[in-house]
Amino acid sequence: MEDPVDRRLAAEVARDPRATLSQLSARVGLSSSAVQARLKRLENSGVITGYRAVIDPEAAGKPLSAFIEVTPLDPTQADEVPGLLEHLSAIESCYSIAGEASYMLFVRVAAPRDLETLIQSIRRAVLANTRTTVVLQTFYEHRPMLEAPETD
Amino acid sequence: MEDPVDRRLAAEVARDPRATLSQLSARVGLSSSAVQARLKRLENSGVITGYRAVIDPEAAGKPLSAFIEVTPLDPTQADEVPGLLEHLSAIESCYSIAGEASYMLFVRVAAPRDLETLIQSIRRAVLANTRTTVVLQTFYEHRPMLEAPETD
DNA sequence: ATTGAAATTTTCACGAC
DNA sequence: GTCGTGAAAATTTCAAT
Repeated sequence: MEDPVDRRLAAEVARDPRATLSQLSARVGLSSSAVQARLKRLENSGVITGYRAVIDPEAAGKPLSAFIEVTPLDPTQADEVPGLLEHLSAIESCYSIAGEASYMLFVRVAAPRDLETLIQSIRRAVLANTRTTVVLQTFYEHRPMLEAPETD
Repeated sequence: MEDPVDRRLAAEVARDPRATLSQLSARVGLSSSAVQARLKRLENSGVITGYRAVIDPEAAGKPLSAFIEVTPLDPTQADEVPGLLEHLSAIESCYSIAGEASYMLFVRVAAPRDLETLIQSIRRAVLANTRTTVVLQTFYEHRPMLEAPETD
């Protein structure tokens, strides 16, 4: 994505994916059709991988979030961890990391008891040690990756 | 959000926020107007806090991500940390946490050198110790919080 | 990339439950 | 208060340039 118009368009859509083509076309200075074609290109080429509404975790009944570091006891099994955990819907994100632990998970649950249950599920699924860090407060999340364009 | 229709609608919108009212109305079994009214209510009541397009980090020129734990040297300053760091656009999320460190940041940068620069910016802005955990691979991210409705 | 016309969707006022 | 209907306005789509 070297084209500056594509970057601008991606930034606009990242912040406001529900904007109409007309609105986007006004913001990037192209016709609706041109915007439509570029958007489709960005989607098909994998630059835009999806769209999400951001839901308030409390309203969704998941007020408790945490980071869980996972270290498999058997290094042989290490590569399969993400697949083995994928079915646990409380897991929002899964990364492999450099450091003492092998994986970092970000999870959301309803209550402390569900966190315990989740950790047990994880340890059972992958035979691993875990280290959990509970989130006390979320100050900001999901901030857009692309720079905000200047408000001309 | 106790109403099951609202939960269903929120789940649908969370997964596909660009769906038309007509499409949503078909999925939840209400008229477009009813869906429109419920959506507005979900937005105004803070259940839906925003919309995002998910951009491929590599395409956006930010292939390197990391977790940064921040521990202010001066506990007095601790409450102001999120505000003091908010201007750093590389920071995607900021949480206060239970554990040794006070805050957990999730950041995205273009290259190792930018990570170093960012850490310096953070330490200068808040006078804190930092502990950085580099992400080696992202297996999944941003998975929707709300259960997928059954495909009837 | 733009234009313009047809098809679809959104919006909104009104009535029914 | 919530939901459905219908007509006007806005938007999307697509072929032609």
